[in-house]
Amino acid sequence: MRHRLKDVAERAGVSVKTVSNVVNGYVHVRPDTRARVEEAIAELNYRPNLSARHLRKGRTGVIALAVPELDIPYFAELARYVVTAAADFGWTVLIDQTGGGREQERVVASGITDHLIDGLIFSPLALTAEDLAGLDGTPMVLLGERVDHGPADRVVIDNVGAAREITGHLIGLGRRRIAAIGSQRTDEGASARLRLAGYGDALRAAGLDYDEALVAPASAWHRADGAAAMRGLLTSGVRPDAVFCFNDTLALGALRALHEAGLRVPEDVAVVGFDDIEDGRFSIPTLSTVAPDKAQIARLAVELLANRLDGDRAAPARELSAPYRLELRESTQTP
Amino acid sequence: MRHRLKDVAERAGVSVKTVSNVVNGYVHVRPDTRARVEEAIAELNYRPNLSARHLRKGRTGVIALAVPELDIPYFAELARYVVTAAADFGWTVLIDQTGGGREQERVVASGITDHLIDGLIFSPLALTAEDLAGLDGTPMVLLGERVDHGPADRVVIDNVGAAREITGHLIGLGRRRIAAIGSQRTDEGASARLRLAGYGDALRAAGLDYDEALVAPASAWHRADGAAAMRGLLTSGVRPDAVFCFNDTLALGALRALHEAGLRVPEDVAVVGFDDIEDGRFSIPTLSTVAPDKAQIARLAVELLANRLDGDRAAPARELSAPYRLELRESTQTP
DNA sequence: CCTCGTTTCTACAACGTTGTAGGCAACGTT
DNA sequence: AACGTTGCCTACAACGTTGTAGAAACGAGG
Repeated sequence: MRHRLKDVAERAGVSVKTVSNVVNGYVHVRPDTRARVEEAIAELNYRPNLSARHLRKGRTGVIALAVPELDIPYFAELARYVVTAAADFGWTVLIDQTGGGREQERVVASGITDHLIDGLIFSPLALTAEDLAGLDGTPMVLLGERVDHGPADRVVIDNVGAAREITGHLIGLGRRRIAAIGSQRTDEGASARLRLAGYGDALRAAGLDYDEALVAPASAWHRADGAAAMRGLLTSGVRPDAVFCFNDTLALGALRALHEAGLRVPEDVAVVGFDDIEDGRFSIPTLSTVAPDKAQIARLAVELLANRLDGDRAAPARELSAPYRLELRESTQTP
Repeated sequence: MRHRLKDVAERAGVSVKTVSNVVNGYVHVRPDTRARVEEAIAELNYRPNLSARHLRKGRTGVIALAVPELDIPYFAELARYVVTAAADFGWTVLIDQTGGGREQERVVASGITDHLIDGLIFSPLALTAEDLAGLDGTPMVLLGERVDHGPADRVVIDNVGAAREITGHLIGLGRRRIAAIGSQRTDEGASARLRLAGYGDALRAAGLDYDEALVAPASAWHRADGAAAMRGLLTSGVRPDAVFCFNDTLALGALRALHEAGLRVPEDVAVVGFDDIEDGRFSIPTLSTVAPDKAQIARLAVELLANRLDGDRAAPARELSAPYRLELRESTQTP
């Protein structure tokens, strides 16, 4: 019961191409012809076959967003903004969950979705510049710091500056034993490395020692990892009076661990996160955090992709920076 | 720089169809021919054009999952399970965010994605059975209760039973003034209606009064709505000793409002939610909740879709039920 | 050596769409 | 009256793939 241009054409008594012209808004169609065709389209509930159109035009109107995990709130929120921004360009967004592994990301990047999508917005965790080097295919925009001098357009935020600023805020509150949660040894942790650098900068600027014992690694950045890292810090005897968690889910886990240990936030330990996810506005206590402008990140990424699609595909890669601000809530402020 | 079957065929010195046969795993190909073709494929980094394949075969290997909002944790978690379950069938999942409005949902259902996807898993909020009646198109599986006697396959959970059970748990704790948060007046609130019914059943079964003043509506089911509803209950003077929130985000908002009012959970007020989202395992206190088997919901939905695609499209609609269990945590239990 | 069946491969057409080229009529200009 | 221009429409081919039909090569059985 699905109809084609041909069916509409027969019903309206015109050629297939004329129907195509009406569908595509071609100007030179007589008003009465147009009306007849539109009537036939409505009667048959005709919808163009996107695959056929793509095959002919080379465009699908679909872009993909590839993120490591959808149930990490930051990515879910980002996905929402990307869908919204893409809608302004008439694009549908296919969301792909990579799982974050290098091999899976390679598969996505090298284009399992190839030929179905016009472009890709990609937030890689494990992928390296070499993995991307051999790709001739789909235009791509990268999010985040992972691929340092990759061949593709990028949208980043100033991780070092943001980390320095929020650590500086803790110092300004009079805290002196400031822990960090979320460092990573592997190459995968580009964001971790930059945020750790900013943390170190802020300590140095304030004349504080950088104490290895206060820096807790976290292989993944989930709530459970944050809680485990916090428990580790508490039992190790380093007695922090503040914690900078490298993202909000780590911080929410840390809040939980502090609560279980009977410590008060912020009186005993101040806590800050990074990402400004919805949860942090309702947690107990509410969470101070670095708030990247996610709407702007999404918009910039979509615009970069649009430029790449319409313009020069061989043009040199561009890098745009999105702003952030500090959201100061209860976890650093006594009421 | 993108290659076609023809390029591979020329390089391997065979016909286009033979390459196609190799790509599709056709058996009657001589080993040495196969090897030569595979070598050519590797050298050219050939990837099939999915649009062309779809045009020819009528299948894309892509299904869509349409949910109201991605940054509602329940849907994000569900999306993850659907992606995983679909991978077992070799399907890619396109995730579509409807926004939950009736018109937007109609657009999705009537197939803006038409011709690109083989099937649709749809979690509607506002859509009615009539909206779906006229759809001839893509096979569809519905999630949740909204469309009562729709023409499509469905996966549901026993909302009434689950609500009755968790309310019964509160009664078993000795609570007598049990509030409910999340009721909805509009037709859209099918889940709300069923959960409210289960709540009422449990009260009746225990010989408790159903008190209108203890039932707080919430138009949306976000944290902010839960917090607002809880504040309303507290200022209205009804003094509840327990609250059943119709989902977990409402419950997290309620926890926040109780905290702000200086009430202890669960000592002064016990709180339960519905959905078992990740947040509830780390909130302060951790949240007792109804845990629907999301993995099972996703698997059943994908299987229903697979049956519909491979089997009889005109077969009568089926309805499958997924199990749930109670997750009892701190918000109903003193340590 | 012939016949028959199987294996291996190829030519062709078709999926639904749109770009290109072109035809025909109506119009305005010389 | 002849001409070019414009508006409106159509026929055809092509996008990259695979199903169908069948040709060619090969082996087994008589």
